[in-house]
Amino acid sequence: MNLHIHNTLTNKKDLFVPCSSAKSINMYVCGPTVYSEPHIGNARAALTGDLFYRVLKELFENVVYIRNLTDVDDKIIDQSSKTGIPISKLTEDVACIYQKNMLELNMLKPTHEPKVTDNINNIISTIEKILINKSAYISEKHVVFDTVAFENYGTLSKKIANDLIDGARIKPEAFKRNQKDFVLWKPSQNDKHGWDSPWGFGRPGWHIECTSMIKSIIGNNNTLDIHGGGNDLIFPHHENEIAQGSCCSSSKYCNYWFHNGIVLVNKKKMSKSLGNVILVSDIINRYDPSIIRLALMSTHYRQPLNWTDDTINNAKNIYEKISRTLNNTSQLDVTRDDNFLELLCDDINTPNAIQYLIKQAKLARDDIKVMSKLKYNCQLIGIVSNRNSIEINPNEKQIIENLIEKREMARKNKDFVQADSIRDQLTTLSVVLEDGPSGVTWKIKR
RNA sequence: GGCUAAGUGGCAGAGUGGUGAUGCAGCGGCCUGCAAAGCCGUCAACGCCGGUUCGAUUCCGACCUUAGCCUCCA
Repeated sequence: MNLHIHNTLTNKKDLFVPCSSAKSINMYVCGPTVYSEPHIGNARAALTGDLFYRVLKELFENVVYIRNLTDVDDKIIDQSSKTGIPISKLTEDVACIYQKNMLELNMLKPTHEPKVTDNINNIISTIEKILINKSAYISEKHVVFDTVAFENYGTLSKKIANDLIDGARIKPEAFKRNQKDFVLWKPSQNDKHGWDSPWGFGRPGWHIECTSMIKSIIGNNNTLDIHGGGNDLIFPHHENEIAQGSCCSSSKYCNYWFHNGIVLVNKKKMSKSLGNVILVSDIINRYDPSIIRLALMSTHYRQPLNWTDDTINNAKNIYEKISRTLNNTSQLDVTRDDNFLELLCDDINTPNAIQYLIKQAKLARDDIKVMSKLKYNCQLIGIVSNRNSIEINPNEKQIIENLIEKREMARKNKDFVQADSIRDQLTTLSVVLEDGPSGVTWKIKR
């Protein structure tokens, strides 16, 4: 089976061919800068990477998936000085929440989760390679990448050098030869955090860490198969990565680039200034992780996703249908379903995949073979059925069951007035009843 | 201003050169003491204007609108 990826480099859907003929492939997805709690935008980016990883694992024997944590950045310094929380505590706390949130959302653990602070030496040696290659210069204690030295600058973002200069709303910085040049290493004041380097006490610029961590894991002269991230990273971040990565190594930097669309809230980009940021930790308390995954998958990853109440309610209904079908199938063996996998191999077309699952859920009710495929498919995209997993304390459970028993008595006696009144009472406790042919079943519906 | 996406029924959202998915909501029915769930049926859309074509929502061009990027951002 062939995987097609919409490649930002070529701007079309390309057949994925691994760069080595071996069965091993590698993928890097830009993780978060750990300065504030993860929001659903972070979750969407991680989910896109997660889905690629899950599909790749179906197709290749050995998939190396790298998702970094950026714990050195000016935003972190700002946040630390604003809140008074020391940098190391801030980054450790946020990184910890991020990892916890991602696990809760049923994201597979990446093969590597490198941190910038663990890679300062690698970063310094990458910068040295770029300097040796004469693709960077030193100016006022900064090491600056010389974009003129890299003739392919702008190929990813399809930006022409002149456009960038025209749109110069960037405040000019005297130490740069060209304003589109970017910093690889910058000086730190002694009181700020930094590291000793051949260019003095300082810290890495924004873009170099990804390149350096990738190269340290896959090998400096190897090509990355796939690189992903949010589409707001295309320029300048990924453009700059390509420039650096091409000038510190003899090989092509990366073959396939995918970019997920951003999450909009009320049709606006989430931002702190608009106050419309939705944190993962908030929604995870209110909805089953599978529902959140389905909500994020309801739109194809490349499209912008407008997050509304309907988005999550829709996902809730779909999940309800599927998990109801899969109820009591914990003993059932799973069967791989190539038809489903094929939909995902078409550039991770999750809306089509979800449509397929809904249809399959209907058919599965009276076909055990279809059921075992459905189960496989749900596991594949990380939708687990854990109906009735909502914790109820034993007292509450006893009360509910007593009421149900009382109602059953009333029904047997054809006292429907009382039966209905008890049902109303249960409704206020969020209990939903279903009078099936084999008796009453109930569940908590939040 | 430049660049990149996108505009589909009440809402959300795929897809396609020729009977326009799917889910929610609505409507009708079966089932039920009544519900719930399930099942069956049903209503309803392709921004605007040209062009290509036997035929376009699908291809091409202009226009309008929206979002994002060009400055930190997943």
